[in-house]
Amino acid sequence: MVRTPILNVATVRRLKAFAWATDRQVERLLSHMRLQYVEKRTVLFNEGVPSDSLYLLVSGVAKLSLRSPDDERVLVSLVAPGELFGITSLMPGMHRAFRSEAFSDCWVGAVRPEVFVTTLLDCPFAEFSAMMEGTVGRWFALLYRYTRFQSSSLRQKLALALLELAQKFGVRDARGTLLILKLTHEDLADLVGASRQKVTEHMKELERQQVLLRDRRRLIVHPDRLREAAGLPVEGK
Amino acid sequence: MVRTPILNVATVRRLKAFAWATDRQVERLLSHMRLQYVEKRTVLFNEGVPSDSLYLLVSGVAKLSLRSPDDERVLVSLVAPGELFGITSLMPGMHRAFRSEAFSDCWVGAVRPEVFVTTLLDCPFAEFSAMMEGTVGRWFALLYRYTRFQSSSLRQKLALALLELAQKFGVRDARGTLLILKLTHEDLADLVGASRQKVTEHMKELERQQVLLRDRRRLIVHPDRLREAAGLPVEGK
DNA sequence: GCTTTTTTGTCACCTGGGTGCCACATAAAA
DNA sequence: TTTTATGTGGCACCCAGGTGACAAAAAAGC
Repeated sequence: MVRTPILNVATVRRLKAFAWATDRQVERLLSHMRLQYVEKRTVLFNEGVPSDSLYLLVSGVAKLSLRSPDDERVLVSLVAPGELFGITSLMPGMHRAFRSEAFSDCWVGAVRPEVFVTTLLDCPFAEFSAMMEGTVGRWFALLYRYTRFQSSSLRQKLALALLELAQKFGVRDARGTLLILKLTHEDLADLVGASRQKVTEHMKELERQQVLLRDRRRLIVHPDRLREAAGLPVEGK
Repeated sequence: MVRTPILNVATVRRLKAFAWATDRQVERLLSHMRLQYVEKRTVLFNEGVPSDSLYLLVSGVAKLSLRSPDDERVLVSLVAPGELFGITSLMPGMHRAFRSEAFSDCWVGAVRPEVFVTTLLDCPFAEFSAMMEGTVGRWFALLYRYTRFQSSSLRQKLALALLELAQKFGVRDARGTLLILKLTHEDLADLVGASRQKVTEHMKELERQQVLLRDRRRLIVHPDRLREAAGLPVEGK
């Protein structure tokens, strides 16, 4: 049988979690934390679902992964005891970016993000949350793109990069989304980590397929067709 | 000549920056922001240097990049007007993760991170900062690893992954750093986005080169030798 | 306009790493 | 112990994408 671990201030200190918090804060936090046993291979949460809890790994190893465009599992990271995970819950309305499952049998503590923030920081959750989104939100988007890059073909990487650019620098236009940037193929190559030549080839091919067109040195992309041409999931799954 | 833009609440709203903040907060923040003109190709900060400012891109396009193990520039991201960048400054003592330079001529606003936090959040900077580090700090490390993966050979990716694991799951041992995890080659392959077979080959090779050894199904790595064998910069640059 | 520099388009050729396959080890289950 | 699953090692073959080279086309200077 499995022995339930004792979760008190001393344990937390040993795990080196919340090192910056006072004993009284940690105590208060723990009183709101529900401890649960998660058996190896059990999924704690899936990517895409709303995130309502923040987790502390007490013992064992957890794993974060995602499913790539061509349906392969990418192992994003292994979580060590003492680490917090599921932090999308700290940003308002954000969905889980990764799937989390137990890599070995685990003990996990769960708290509501509001409790976490108000206990350790004495500041309204809504404000903190908005601040997080405004500052690190985009870093998250980057991480998201890079993890997707793993196990994508050059064509897919290009598509992902162009879609991101369209979102950031695009303006609606009769013919599609116009990028208000002058990008050379070399810039794109640096962005996706490929050679200039291959980028040229793929760009030409995409133009032939009508998923993008060029007005002098400005690109006009057609997001939906681009997604389709690269075999990426279409908006809204 | 270059016309200095007017930076007031209306401008900020148009840029959709700090959407969550009140007019009075934005005003206060702006009074502490120094606006500067940055000419195309000028480096604003370099990776590795201490980070003491937070930036708001007012106009133009900025670029974040890093230098890969084999000395190539990886373009990590392009920053659009209205975006904040240089957020390593929000975490205590953290150095710049990327180089930032002007991709086109830019107007950039700079604030001290303490001012930013205390103005927009009414909470001591030190506490906020510690909180950030404890929560999103590791996400940053992940982003760091993934950006490095771009333009690394499989060998280097493996080395990077093993080094990260050693840091997270390693305990000192007479023979090196022992990973307290049972990892199969397939797990490693998923982690670096490679095939199981090639991982096996490289692991064998690394064992031959004495940079790692195996005690049953547990790995013992020698971080320094591993870095060297993979041609990665050695600790402390 | 004309000249110089930068970008684009297309080759032919090479190589790292993917795929499939099979034998052997090691663990777990019976 | 034997059986059955799971992990490791090694090989032959193939392909996406890297490299180098060069000409055509656009931009940028003048």
